[in-house]
Amino acid sequence: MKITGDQALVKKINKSLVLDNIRSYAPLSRTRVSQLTGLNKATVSNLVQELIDDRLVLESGEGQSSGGRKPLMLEFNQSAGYAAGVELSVNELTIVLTDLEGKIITRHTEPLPDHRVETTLELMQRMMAVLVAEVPPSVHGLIGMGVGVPGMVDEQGNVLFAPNLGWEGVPLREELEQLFGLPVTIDNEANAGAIGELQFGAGRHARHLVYISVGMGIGSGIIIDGQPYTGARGYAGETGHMSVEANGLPCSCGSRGCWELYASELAYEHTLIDPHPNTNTAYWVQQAMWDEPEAIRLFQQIGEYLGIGITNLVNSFNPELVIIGGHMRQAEPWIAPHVEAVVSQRTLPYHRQKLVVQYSELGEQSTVIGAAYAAISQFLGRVRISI
Amino acid sequence: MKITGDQALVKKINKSLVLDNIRSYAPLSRTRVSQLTGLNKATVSNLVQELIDDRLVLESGEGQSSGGRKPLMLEFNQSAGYAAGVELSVNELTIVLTDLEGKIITRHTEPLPDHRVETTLELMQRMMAVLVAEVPPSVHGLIGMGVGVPGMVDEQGNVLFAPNLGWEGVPLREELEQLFGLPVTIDNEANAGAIGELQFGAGRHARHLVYISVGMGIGSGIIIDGQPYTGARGYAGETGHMSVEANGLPCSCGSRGCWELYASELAYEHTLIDPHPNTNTAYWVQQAMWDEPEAIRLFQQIGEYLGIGITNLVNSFNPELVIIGGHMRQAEPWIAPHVEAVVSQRTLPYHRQKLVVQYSELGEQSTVIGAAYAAISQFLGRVRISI
DNA sequence: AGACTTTGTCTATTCATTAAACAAAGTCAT
DNA sequence: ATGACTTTGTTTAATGAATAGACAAAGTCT
Repeated sequence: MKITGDQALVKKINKSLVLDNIRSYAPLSRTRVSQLTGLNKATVSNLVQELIDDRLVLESGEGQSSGGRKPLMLEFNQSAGYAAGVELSVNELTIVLTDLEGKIITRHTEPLPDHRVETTLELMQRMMAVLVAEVPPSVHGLIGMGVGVPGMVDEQGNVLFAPNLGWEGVPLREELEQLFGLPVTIDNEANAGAIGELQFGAGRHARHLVYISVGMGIGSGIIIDGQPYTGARGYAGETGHMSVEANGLPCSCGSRGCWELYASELAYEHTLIDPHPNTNTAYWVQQAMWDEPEAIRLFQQIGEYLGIGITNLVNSFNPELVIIGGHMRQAEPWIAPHVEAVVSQRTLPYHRQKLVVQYSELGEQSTVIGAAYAAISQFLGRVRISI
Repeated sequence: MKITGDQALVKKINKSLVLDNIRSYAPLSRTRVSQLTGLNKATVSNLVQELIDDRLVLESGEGQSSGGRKPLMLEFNQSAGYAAGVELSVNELTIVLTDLEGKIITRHTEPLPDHRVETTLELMQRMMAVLVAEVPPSVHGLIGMGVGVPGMVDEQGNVLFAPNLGWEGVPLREELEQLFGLPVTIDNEANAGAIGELQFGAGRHARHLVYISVGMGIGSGIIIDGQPYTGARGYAGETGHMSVEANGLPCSCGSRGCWELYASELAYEHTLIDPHPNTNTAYWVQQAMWDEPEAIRLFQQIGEYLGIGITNLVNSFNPELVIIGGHMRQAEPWIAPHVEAVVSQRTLPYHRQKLVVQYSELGEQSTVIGAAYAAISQFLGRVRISI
């Protein structure tokens, strides 16, 4: 799209800047916003007045004086509207309603009968009907819908390829916008998870992070400078198919030695001496709690291979924080020491210096919350400039 | 830095937009610029007048009429100033003088006597003295200096770590700016190479590319959406230490199975059955020309491992183009088929679809030209906005 | 020769930011 | 309690960048 500079752009930039500061540092005064942003007091006053008119900001009363007139404190009005967050996974559909600060109001999960697009859309429609009825009375109502999908997504919200659903080239955003008459954002499941953890979870204080979703495969969401990073043509982070054993196990993708064969739930099938039918992390965690040597050994191997892949990602992206999420997060007590050992032995000293490996704080909710936040972020009209 | 929106920013954005269009599509009329940018004709006229006053744009005469008044054609004045591009490599120092379109005017190379910072700065000073005398008479003269360094660089132009030089924490930009009184930009050698190929080489028509510099090690420069991509804290792409054999050869970095041990000039030491003292690509290319089976086998292995690492990068960054540069580029005839075979077998179908693997067009010059372009780009004050 | 096109400039207007003045409301030492 | 000083937030006038539309200049085409 053609972007040129004009006064509307200036206002958009500054209004977004003011709102961001209020969201981050509330309660605070107009004068403080002026100091934080570098904008003139008069400018801040004008923009704040517009935000108050939009009902996105509230005056919450007077604050402490610091030797002069008492400031009028401003706060973000998190109840001005609500967002829907959807996680479409292989077996089930989860929908949450959140306020504008990503706090979950209600949550519903239902099993997916099959993977056909129509079935999925019908189920969504039924579940959304329930959700819409639950939206509390508010100025803006339901402001949008964010969806996390287990596959590759382009910038137009088309699902390019979702092998576990058997989807290929589904114009999901278009269909959902038509169906619900709402602005819709579509993200890869791992990217949504990364956004969720960045905004409300383990990554709240980080600017550069890699979120690794470890389930029946591995996906990564990458945040650089507070922004979700997607490669060319709108998606990236298919790191599960990074080869860590050049001549290792053959993978369904055509390659060999893919990371996810060794370090995800897929390892349950691939690494046991006696192939074991159970590919459920909960089962193996239970076994590990009972000190079953096979489970301990299994998680050690998974931990080590996670460490190897994490090292590779750290050398490429140099994040300050790596967050491990997905089902495998439940095995933290058994994998963590091995991940830690491998990472601290293998990463380059400069990368290691400030690197922290953590486990998802939002647990199963990272993706739905992140998906909802993508919709919120679009509604609030965030803008960034780089020089 | 605090960035707010004001009229100066608007003007900067639009002026940069106009100049970019003139550089890309010259010769063209003001009206055409207005159509291309979406800016009002009057705005374009004003900005073009300023650019003419700055001597960055010239009126090159009248063009063809299309049924009305003849247009006044505009061109970018590539001789308005000159930039210095420097490549600091392990054995030598290369300096070029380029015009504002990156065309090399003069070029000098001298061996580095040792790796001490002072020695290097002294040599630079001597070589720059020669270069300065060669700058043709022009409005802006020598507008800046860009340097490509074999190591990690932060956003302030500090060389954090350059193992092959033994440098650690050298404030190179600061020292050079003081020494020469010029704006200086510092980039990683591979990033500079990527910029060079993007602007003037094999990547001219690409927006997303990965440039792989294969010499005594591997470094990667990543371009996303036409912009050099650096990770957190200003550097990224240390992909040479990506582990592709989880339990492979031990590497000096502390890890095992690092890509560069198998796919760079380091492979000459590591993969031969009889360790061979010769680590020179030129030597092995000569051997391969004589159909020596050992050389053929060597390049086959290097090609295959290059393909494996490239696959990993493609899965993470999804570029449309991969460019192989550095000394190893000389072995293209012997490695290319193997790279191609592995990449087309291993990459995910969606990534493969539009992916092209090419070899550096600028050859040994990618880095110096890219470094010079970094200085030019800063001089021209390019701005980008994203919404 | 006259109607129509195209290019590029000029003029008046709009609008966002800003500096500075200002009013309102507080603190603090005496 | 009083008066000097501080702090907050609004008002006012000025600045300047983009823009629509008018307009002049220079061309083409029938």
